[in-house]
Amino acid sequence: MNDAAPFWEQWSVEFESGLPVYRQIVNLVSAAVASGQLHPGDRLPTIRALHQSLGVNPNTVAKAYRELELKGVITGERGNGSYVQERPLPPRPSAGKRRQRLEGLYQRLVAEAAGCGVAERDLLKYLNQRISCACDHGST
Amino acid sequence: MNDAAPFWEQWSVEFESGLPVYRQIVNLVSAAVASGQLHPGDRLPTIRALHQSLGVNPNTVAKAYRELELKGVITGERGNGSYVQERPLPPRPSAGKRRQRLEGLYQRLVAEAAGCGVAERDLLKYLNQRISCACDHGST
Amino acid sequence: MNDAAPFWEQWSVEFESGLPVYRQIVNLVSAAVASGQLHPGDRLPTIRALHQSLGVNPNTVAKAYRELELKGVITGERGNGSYVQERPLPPRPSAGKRRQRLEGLYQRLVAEAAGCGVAERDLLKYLNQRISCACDHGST
Amino acid sequence: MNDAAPFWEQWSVEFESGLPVYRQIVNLVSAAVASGQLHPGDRLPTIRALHQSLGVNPNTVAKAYRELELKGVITGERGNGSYVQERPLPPRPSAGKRRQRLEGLYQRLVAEAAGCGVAERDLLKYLNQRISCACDHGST
DNA sequence: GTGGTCTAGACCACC
DNA sequence: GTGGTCTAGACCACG
Repeated sequence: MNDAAPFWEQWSVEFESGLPVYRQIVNLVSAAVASGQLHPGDRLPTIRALHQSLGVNPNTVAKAYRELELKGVITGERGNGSYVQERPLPPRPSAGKRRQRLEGLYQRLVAEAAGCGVAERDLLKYLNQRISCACDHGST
Repeated sequence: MNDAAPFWEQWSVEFESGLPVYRQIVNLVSAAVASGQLHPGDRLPTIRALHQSLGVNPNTVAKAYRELELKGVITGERGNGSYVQERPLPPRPSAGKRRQRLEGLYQRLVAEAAGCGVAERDLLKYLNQRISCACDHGST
Repeated sequence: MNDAAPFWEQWSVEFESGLPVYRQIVNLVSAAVASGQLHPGDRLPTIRALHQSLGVNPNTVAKAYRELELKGVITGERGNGSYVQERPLPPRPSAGKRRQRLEGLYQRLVAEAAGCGVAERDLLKYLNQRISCACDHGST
Repeated sequence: MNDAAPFWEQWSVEFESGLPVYRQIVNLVSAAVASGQLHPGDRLPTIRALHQSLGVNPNTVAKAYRELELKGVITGERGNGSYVQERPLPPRPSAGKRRQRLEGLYQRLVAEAAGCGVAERDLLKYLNQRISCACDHGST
């Protein structure tokens, strides 16, 4: 029952992706918060822990955490770790904005897939199956 | 009725995205080739044209084109424009590789969505509907 | 007796030769790798070091290194230098291709020699002696 | 007995080599003169003829001829073709100079071979065989 | 300090 | 006009 390995040890960053590593970390944390893996008040992995787990320089993790603080997602207590904010995320954007962002994200997704040799067709097939999974398990 | 504006004038790059602009361009072209918007032998927009259309420095576009040339997607003819290669894309990667890349892309997608305030739930809903569309029209 | 000066400080580029400087650098590095002066995992001269040593713009060196990276010869680590790839070179081209390239190279060699006043006769004499040397010492 | 195909129809330029096409042409002509394929007073192929034979724009050939005129290798008679100069080449450089140039050429040759995947070992083997040929036939 | 990206602007080779 | 090379100089991500 004791999952000794905390969920964030599954995290990984891709050095080749072009996305700055620190932004990948920001995204990972944001996603964990948004998806409910991390709740308001939860303690984040230490900078040192993430640094080891991701194989990334501590400074890089620190930069990511600083950025997250600026965005109001987490709050750092000096010498005591970082915690998810109580009101962690800005209110869900309006349906219109969401739609627009999703469009953009999807376009980029298709483009990036193509960039590394994966056709939109394969992408859709994969997503479809992914969605079925999600429905079966309930949202994660 | 004749939309004089060539399709690539719809292209745009996001400066905030963290992805290097030249890589976004590489992805855009790759996607256009993979999706059949550009066929082998077709002429690409000139470097200068894209530079104007995207509002980036010509050198940046040139860098993207050079990268595409080395990847074997396009071929630049001096004084004559750039063209899609006859054998435009390297063979489809193996199913394993594809799977792995798709996993990575999906993780990044979720993370980026979270990063700009869109929950995975909304994402899935959007993708689902997107997929239905694709099925209706036949894959593009 | 310890020659403090690293071997690559012997490198030089010819601005008059017509061959783009960055391609000359690509060739120099490729040759060093192929000849065993540089081994897989070895660190390359930093971009800035080569830029000083060769007297060319750092960007030019960076371009050469990028090209080498795409060719799979080296790998650049951000903030950490550039290194020779573990599997440094693509498999030796087929005998046919090699032959063809050698033909081309030889033709150009003769032509360039003529271009600067050296007859093929002298060239052959020189090469002959050069080859004898190589045989004596064993191939390098 | 009538070799309908003049020797210069064997000539070819490599667009990928990086060497400007017009300089390749200069070198080809220089080599032909130096090797005795073209003698003082001989008529050169027309610009138009070379343009067709090489698949190169006439202007490019013209530029090469202009360059050759400046170097004193040929002389253009307006409307009447171009001819090899009477005293076509500057006196053979001193042994020292020759040696130095040959060194340089050889280094570049090795580097370029490496650049396109051919090891020095293969290069030497090829040259060796090439030299034997030349000895058999007498110099060309 | 190391590699990477981008800009601005110049000049060249080729059509 | 089109692609290609080079420079100078700025800023960023990473260690």
